[in-house]
Amino acid sequence: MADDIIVVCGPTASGKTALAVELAKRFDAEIVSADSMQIYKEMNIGTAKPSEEEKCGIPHHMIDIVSVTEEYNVSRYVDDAEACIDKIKAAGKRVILAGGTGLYIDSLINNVNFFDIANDYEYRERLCAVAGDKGVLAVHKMLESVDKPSADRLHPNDLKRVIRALEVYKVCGRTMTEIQMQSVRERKYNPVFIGLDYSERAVLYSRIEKRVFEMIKDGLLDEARLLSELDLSSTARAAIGYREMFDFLNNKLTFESAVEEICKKTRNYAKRQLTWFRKNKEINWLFPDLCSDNASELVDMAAEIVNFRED
RNA sequence: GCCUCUGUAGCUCAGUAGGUAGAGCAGGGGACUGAAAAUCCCCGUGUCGGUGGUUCGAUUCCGCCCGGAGGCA
Repeated sequence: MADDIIVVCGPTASGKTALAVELAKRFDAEIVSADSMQIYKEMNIGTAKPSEEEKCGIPHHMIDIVSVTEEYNVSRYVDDAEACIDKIKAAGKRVILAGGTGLYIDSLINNVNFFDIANDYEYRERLCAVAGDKGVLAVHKMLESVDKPSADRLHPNDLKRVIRALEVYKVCGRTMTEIQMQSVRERKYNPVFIGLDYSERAVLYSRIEKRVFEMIKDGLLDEARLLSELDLSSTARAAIGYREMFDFLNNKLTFESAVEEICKKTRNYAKRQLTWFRKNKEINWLFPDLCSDNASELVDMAAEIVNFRED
């Protein structure tokens, strides 16, 4: 089926990049990244962006597409990625969607309609202020009065979502509940999901630690120093690795504890990614730590899954 | 060598006026529709350093021993 998209997902540091490149070679494909931080031009080391050597000549898309001063979001991602995919397909190549941002992958694959509900940052701030002096329950009550199902679904402490639900209602006059029901559309692509995980969590965690040390050696601090001069968007500011280096530069952390903090935050993040992906029952899980040292075994298994789906 | 403090969950530490104990962090699980590397929810039995004694009963009081920190020599 020529329409297939091969999706390579999994937690950070699981080996998605290398697997995607190997699969791209075998299937004459190009890679579309699904990573909320690699889209930023000025972030390289801390986002583990693939180097030219790692890319092995395979074209990578959706990397380096905006500046760190810009806000970016799922909706923009879906639009941009779809355009990319259509172009690659028109050129007769196959597509491998690879990345760790579950929301981006699912929204793209499930063809979620985000409608045209703009952000209202001012309103967000106002609601934030309300939460500040009247408490989060007050904001949650506001949501309850306009969209009970969403209020029931959301914990009052999950302020970001409670505010977003209110924002949606204010901007378009329809509730988040309505929007979500109408957003599900027929899929445009036919995906084969391949997920990477480790049978021993500790193995993944030691890979993370190793990679963080690697980043430090490669000059993460210098890169963070350059970024600290810029007016970072709220999304870019949240990138793990940079945040902690900023804390070091502002004397809030020692260098050692900043590095430790990066490892910890990355582990926590990897676990959340796994929680997200695990609920997707379409994923075919592969465990690199159960494969032989021969690196091609993993690729062979992944390729087999793809071929099986095509018969 | 003497004096003082200290030894409780993987780590940092509370606590029990004697009835076998609880927070934060780590760790585990979950949620997630325009901030998603974000945000949020749930999960705490551990010879209370060891050993004797007092006691109906000791992690809690007392003795000794072992480990750690500081002070005096």
